[in-house]
Amino acid sequence: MKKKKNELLTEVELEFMNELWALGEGTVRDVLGRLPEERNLAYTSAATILRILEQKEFVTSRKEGKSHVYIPSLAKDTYQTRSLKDLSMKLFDDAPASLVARLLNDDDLTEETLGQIRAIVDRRLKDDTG
Amino acid sequence: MKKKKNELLTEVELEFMNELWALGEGTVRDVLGRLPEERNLAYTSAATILRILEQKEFVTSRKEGKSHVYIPSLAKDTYQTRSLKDLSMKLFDDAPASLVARLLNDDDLTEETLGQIRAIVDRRLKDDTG
DNA sequence: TTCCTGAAACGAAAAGCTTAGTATTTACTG
DNA sequence: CAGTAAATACTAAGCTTTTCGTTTCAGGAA
Repeated sequence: MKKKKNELLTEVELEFMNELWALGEGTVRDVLGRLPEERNLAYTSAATILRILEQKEFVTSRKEGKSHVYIPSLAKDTYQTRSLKDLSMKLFDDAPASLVARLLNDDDLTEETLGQIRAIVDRRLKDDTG
Repeated sequence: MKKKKNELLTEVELEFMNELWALGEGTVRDVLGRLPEERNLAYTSAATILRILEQKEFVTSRKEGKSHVYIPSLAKDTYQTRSLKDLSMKLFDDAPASLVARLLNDDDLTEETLGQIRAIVDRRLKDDTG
């Protein structure tokens, strides 16, 4: 067992991974094209970020024509789980239930969202015992 | 409306806020004393972090004897909500239900935790409609 | 081949985070 | 009021992250 390396994305890395997850895969230009107008990021900056993501092994790439096509090597699902675990640990005393409690306390939640959440919980309980 | 300033704590800031939230309030030495043995952080480093937290207005302080006593000016609850909103936005397409879904997918969850979560959801629904 | 274009690689500046050494201040003690 | 122990303030070094300019490279056009 070695050291536990930091497996969390930085702010900008996450921004880029989100686009890649949405695209499935893409070139620098593809990703850049999906960022909001006002983001105004230089092409070279975007290229650097993708290169870093590759270096950190969050994506892989293949050459296609003269461009690189970047592919997430980490599923969004997996990363979601990882992030939740991290947040739960650091801010909720490792108690997922209290995380849910906090989430549900939010007054902005719609009826619909609440309903969905209950359905999800019900389904999970059913699967588990059935 | 100005720019939306970054209201999130850094890694170390959160570490310290957690101790302050647990303590209610405390001096540099109090906080330092709660960190795990192996953390081995210099007194001056701890003092710097608390000073930064004060500067960023996450805590206030009052003088007591020759020490400063630091007091969170942000409730843990509030920060939990803020963090969840941030995570939900950045990683769950602003859909809290999908965050819950992902959380419940985690195989490590115990029966007990699941039960607690359902209870929380039930209670919230009852309060809302009752 | 030579030139041009679009892309990647490299390097490095700018900004923010973490850590800690040194200097200064403060409050008590005799 | 000088001495001292403990706390704060100041400063800066060393990282990491974010950004982008410059250079290099590969492929197609003239």
